[in-house]
Amino acid sequence: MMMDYESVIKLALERGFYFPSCEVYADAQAGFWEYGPSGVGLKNKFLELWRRELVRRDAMMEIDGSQIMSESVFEASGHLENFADPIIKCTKCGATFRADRMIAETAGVNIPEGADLAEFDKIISEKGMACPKCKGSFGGAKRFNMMFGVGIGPEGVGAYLRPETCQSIFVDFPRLYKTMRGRLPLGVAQVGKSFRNEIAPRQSLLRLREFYQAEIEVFCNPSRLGDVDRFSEIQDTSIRIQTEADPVLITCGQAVDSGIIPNKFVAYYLGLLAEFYEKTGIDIRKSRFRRLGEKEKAFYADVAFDFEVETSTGWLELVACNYRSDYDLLNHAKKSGEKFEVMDGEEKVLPHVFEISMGIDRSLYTILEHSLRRDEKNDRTVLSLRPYLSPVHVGVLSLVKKDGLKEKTDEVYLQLRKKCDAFLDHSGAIGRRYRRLDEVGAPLAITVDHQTIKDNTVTLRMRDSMEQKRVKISEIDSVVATLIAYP
RNA sequence: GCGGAGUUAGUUUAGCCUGGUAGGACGUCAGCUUCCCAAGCUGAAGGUCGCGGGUUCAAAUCCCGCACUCCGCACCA
Repeated sequence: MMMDYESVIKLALERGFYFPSCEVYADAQAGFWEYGPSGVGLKNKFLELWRRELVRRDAMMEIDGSQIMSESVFEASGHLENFADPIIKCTKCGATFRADRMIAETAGVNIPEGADLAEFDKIISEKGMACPKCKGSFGGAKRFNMMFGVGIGPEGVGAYLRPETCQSIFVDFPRLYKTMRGRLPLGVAQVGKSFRNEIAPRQSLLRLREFYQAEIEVFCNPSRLGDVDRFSEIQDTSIRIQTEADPVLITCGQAVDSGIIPNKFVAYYLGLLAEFYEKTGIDIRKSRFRRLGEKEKAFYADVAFDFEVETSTGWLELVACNYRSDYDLLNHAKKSGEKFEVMDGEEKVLPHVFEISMGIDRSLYTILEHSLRRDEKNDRTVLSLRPYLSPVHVGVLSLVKKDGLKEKTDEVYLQLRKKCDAFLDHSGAIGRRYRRLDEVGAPLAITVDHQTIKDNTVTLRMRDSMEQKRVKISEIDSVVATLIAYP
């Protein structure tokens, strides 16, 4: 049975996955959440899987950039101008509306959202527009930018918390390419925090003001998008793609042949991404790559596929895959005066960029929801995480404390704890301790009993099947290592 | 930001209408039981009753403001 949002958040709060930030204070703001010990364990293991399946598999570089970036970066990127909504506010009831949408709907006039604010005001007064709720009059149009501004140093020089991690990658590209012996196509990856001043953050990890992204920017020669060495690795990988019609399940190879995906280059990365998510334990049958229409795409995107997964809250966008063309490098080159062109063989090119922008928090939520189940037959709640993602790999338990079992258990624990995430527990009924381990997703439990004293064997209990088998203490290390290994 | 519903221990919830010592269940901890799947028994800890103000001799309870959470609208990874 699949669990709902309420069950997931209850588990998160009770078992240390995540909880609200600053919760002891009344002025705690919405949209900020913290990961507890279990959440950090899951997140770290998830990111290790991401590195294995994408970064290392494709021989990408990984960087770690500043979260605060200077104003010029966002002038060049377009965020100062485009990452802001024109809004109008009713002077009487205080209701706020998107100025461009309101004008399009009531006055039938289309003004681009990036237009000068005076244009909005002009139409509003010409058409005599009033608040649809209370008929009050509108104040002047304003721009609400979703970037958090910060002041640097005593003079408070303007800068911003980055609204997406990738700007570091674009800005760093010339140095990385020169010093790290770059060749196209070159993937540069980054994990880090981004910040967006959402108007209405909601649903814990699903819409945050401060959130984690794992982004990959692949720099490529736009004239060689059909020339992908390792395409054969994923050409038979099946993915679900939705365009205007119903989703279709086809292989990456077929998707390119039929033109659903524009080229092998994009198909290759969608294939890698699908293989990665399959290994997170998310139910891949409930996923789709949805090709975005013109109006849905971000302002910098040429072609965009969102990787979406069905959860109890509806379809949830986990990854945005955007073909950003030369938008970013061209603008940073113009603004900075730096050269961003590189040699690809004999050819001098300004690389294009394909981006795989993953929302980590949303991914972790989805993993939890898809992994959590209620086992009515055995009256237990089980978090069936993939073993390699579990915050606790193995619980080490003494069946009873006396007769030297406690001491023996401590020995086994000491033997294991540097090699994996082991959790020692001596107290309470054995069944209760197994249930507790089930809830944090520990795939294995080792129990020291009376027979252990006689023959140096322990029982190894499997979370999902509840089956037990006896294992020699001398073999525990290798048995556990095999069972919790990354695929 | 708007509209609606909420906020009492780690979780879930009673008490609020009708103001007067905040209570249960689960969980946690300790002990007994020496035991392989939330058993039982004994005991304990754990509460700024979301925050601030007002009314009152007295506020979890009545009034006002704010914050947060959830559901819709709009926006997004």
